[in-house]
Amino acid sequence: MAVNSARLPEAAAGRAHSCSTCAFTNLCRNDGIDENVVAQVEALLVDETSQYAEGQHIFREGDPFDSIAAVRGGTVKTYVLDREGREQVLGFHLPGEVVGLNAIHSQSFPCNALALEPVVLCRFSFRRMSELAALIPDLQSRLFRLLSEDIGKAALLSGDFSADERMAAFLLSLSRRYARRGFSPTRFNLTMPRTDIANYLRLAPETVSRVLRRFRDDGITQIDRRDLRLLDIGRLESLALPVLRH
Amino acid sequence: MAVNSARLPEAAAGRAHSCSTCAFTNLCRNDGIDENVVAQVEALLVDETSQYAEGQHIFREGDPFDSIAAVRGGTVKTYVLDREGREQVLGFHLPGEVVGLNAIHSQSFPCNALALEPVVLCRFSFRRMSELAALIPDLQSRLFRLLSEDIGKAALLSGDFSADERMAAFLLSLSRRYARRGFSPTRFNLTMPRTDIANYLRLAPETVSRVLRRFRDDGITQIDRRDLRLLDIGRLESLALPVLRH
DNA sequence: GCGCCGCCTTGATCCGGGTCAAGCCGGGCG
DNA sequence: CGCCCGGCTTGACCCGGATCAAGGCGGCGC
Repeated sequence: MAVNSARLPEAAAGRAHSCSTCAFTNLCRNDGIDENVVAQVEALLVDETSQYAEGQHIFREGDPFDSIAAVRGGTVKTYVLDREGREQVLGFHLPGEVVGLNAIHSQSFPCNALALEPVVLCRFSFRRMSELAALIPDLQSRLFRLLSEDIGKAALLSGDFSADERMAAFLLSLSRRYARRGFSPTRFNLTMPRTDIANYLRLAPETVSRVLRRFRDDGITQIDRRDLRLLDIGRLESLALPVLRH
Repeated sequence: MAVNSARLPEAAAGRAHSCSTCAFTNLCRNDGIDENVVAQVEALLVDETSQYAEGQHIFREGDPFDSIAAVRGGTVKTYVLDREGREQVLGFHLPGEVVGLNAIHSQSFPCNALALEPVVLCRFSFRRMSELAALIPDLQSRLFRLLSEDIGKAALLSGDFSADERMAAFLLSLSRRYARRGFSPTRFNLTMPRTDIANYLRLAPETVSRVLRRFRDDGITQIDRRDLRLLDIGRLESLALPVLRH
């Protein structure tokens, strides 16, 4: 990343910040970029680090948009309520992932975000991020890419896939996302209740239960309450093929 | 939009371009921006204008990404093929809309784009657009917003909505999008075959046919082949409520 | 004008998963 | 220890929409 340090604003010089799972850091990771530069830029961007207890809201639909949040620890659920008050789960955000990108458009959050377990996250001022992006071409293009990446993400929800296909894709998605952040891809916790999984996959909770049982009976997984082991990733992948397409 | 014209590159001085339905023009529209400035910036961005006959491909999955396309006339269908070769329709792009935003991430097109009728479109160099965006803060934020807007768009496909709800939302969406570009919101052509509508809505073609018939019988629409009139927008809106949420 | 072909419609049947209704099981608390 | 409560599982039944199978109909070529 080409950073002309002379052009960087000199604010935030004092603020020390190190956030190894922050989205920004991940944006820059694996590119052989000078770590000092990354840290410096990150210090400019990160507003604050905050914690939330299980069940607390990070933001609510309609809240004014000012910053993007990067999850450092815990799981965040985003959802909307329809006119009858029924919940609709939009997604789960794991450590290292970003929440709130869809708020840029309307300048206010179009959904609610809730901590499913104790959550640590840091907030980026989007205004400051944009200003920096204008100075650092590579940061700009990374932002564009990050936004573009999310456009195609809805594939898991859309499509007329069977319950098995949806569930396989969901478990694989979790596995891959944990792996990317350095966690085990074959053993992790389902940090969300079954009802949320069901809601997210557009299935009935009973169906989720039945599918998970079938996966266990077939030796694809080993599962005890929320403790999950993936025994046969290959089988999961072939099940999820129609959904994930690779 | 604050444009410091002194900072604009002086390329493209000779190229005359006027494209009243181009995405960029629409980005700037309704903001009281000096028309000359818009035209000037547009001239810098627009690479070329090209035409496609019905059935021709605009790009195919895997093609290298270089430019974003704005539809000036006609309808573009985007779709992917799964491993078994079965088509999956991702969306329809009407005049004034943009195709290819989801290619920024991977630098190659993740789907195919096909002209459903004779199509005119113009291509924007995304590289040049980014460069300009760095100079013009408002352009950058408009681009961010455009990308962000698309992230939430998949709602129509996702969700476990009934056939009636999906169809109502689809027709309303077309109506509103045509209206935004100055076409009639109550009478327009379904420029795509029923099979494509069905595929897009994740329904069987037979179901599409039956739902359209029911809408006609109920006096909600008047339809003859592909010529569609919306007689009762209110009823459509209340049907589509769960899908569109406003 | 006639016949073919593609797109669309209509009817009959079937099935995946939703819904309803109980039970299970583990964790927290008195 | 025993009770309660919430999250999860299991079973029985039902329904919306897919699937299968025929036609209808309009446009185009010969």
